[in-house]
Amino acid sequence: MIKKSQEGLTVKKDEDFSEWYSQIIEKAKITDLRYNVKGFIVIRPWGARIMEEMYDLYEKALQKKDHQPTFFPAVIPEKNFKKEASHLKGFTPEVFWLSKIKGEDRLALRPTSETAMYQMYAFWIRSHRDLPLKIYQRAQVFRYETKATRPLIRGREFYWIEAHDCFATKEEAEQQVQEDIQTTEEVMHQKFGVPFLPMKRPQWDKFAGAEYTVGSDVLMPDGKLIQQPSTHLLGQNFSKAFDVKFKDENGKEQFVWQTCYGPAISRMLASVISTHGDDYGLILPFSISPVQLIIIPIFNKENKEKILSESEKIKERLNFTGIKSEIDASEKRPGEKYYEWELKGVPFRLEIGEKELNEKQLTLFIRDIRKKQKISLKALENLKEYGRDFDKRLIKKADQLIKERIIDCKTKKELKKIIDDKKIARANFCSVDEKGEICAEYIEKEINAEVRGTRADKKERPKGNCIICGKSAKEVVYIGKSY
RNA sequence: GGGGCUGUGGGGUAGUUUGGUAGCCUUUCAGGUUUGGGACCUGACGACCCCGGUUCAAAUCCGGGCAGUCCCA
Repeated sequence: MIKKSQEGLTVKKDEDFSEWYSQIIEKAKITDLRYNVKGFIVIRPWGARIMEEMYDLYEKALQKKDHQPTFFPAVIPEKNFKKEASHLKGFTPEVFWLSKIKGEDRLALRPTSETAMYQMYAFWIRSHRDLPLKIYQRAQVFRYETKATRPLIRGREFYWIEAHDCFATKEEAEQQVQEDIQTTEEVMHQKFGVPFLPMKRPQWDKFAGAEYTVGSDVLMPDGKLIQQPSTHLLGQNFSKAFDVKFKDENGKEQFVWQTCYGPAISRMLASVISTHGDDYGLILPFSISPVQLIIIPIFNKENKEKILSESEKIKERLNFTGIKSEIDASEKRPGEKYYEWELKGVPFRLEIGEKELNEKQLTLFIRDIRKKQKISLKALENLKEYGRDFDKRLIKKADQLIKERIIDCKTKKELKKIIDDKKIARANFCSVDEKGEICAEYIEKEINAEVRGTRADKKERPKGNCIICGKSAKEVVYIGKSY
């Protein structure tokens, strides 16, 4: 008896992902795309509340690993921006310049904040006792994207966190890169339910100004990969450019070793939506849903007051135990509320009406499996356990999906087929430094896919020869299409 | 970077071929009756993306711009 209405989704996720995505972000009231400036969007309360939850978990995780919060200006003087040559070269095409300020240098609207932060680091760091320095900020950054923009996925403004750390030794800096990968695992995978492949990028694909880059590749339902948090070993490139020095235990001056890490919250929201959503709408992990349980009172004129006050009691009790619950007491009919909250992805729904009061059993609807069950008031207080199970199911499903999409291959022909089937190929490859670039270009041109890199979290040893040139392989790489 | 498609009340659309009256569904708002999977009645608000051109007359034709969307590199 489901009446198709314009309020629901009119396409299936599997059949037309692009259209599904466009519809869901609008209909679940995540975004409003009517701002009419290319690459800039409005994020509505429901989207913003989810992002707040995500920010909160991320910042807590960073703080737990000894990072301190800061806020830096959004503008960067041109002369700062120019200090590190390869950074300048890499980012210049994407910078929005502010040039209307008379008698002053041109200002860059930050595309990322290395060149804003590191001049201050030069003031702050003097001694080995000042190290390590681990700092982050939550910020909006601006990049003049030339590629097609897509809401939350690629915009000219996006919302992220950037952590910028300094160490006395390269070893510590390299450890930090591993810690960042671990943070991505703890937060994006375990809390947001979004699995990823930590990819050490080939040399030709590293961050502008870095020694090397590790990007977290996440699978989209259309088979393409999207880069989520990346972490970079900056080495001493920036500390030399910005004169960030310290005196070591022996009184000798040295440049610091640096890393930076950038989880983009708005883009992660896109992955959360894409990974978990279904044909009925969003499915939000319990750990980040702004409303974890929505109470739907079912009343008529006679019992309205009684049902509402009973709902209120339950809400108070749940909120006291740390469960985020709300009551939808609007005048809409229950059915309409069901559709609406399912579209918005709330994990649990509690129905409470005359029937429930009489039976002393409440009705709990579980969003991902779309099943109703009876639950006692007492059991309801264990909702956090239900929530953990809920998230486990989401993670398991997402893990399964990415796992079965990675296929080993030995020949160009196999590679082509894997890519055409919208999967990810794992193959032997000659080299991920400059020597391998010709083979990578071949893959881009002939196979229409990218060499994403090698595993950064474990060593995979190649057995055999490069899938393209046939020379002895030094690496095992992952190849896929990407956003 | 290249190309295609699209732009009509808040949302979805008809009308564009053949220039002349902006129609429908939905949302929103007000009131009333309702309330266990997208209720109903009555009434109201609300639109031709922008700039220029052709014409007596442009949503419609032409040019440019902006925006959205898809495909390819």
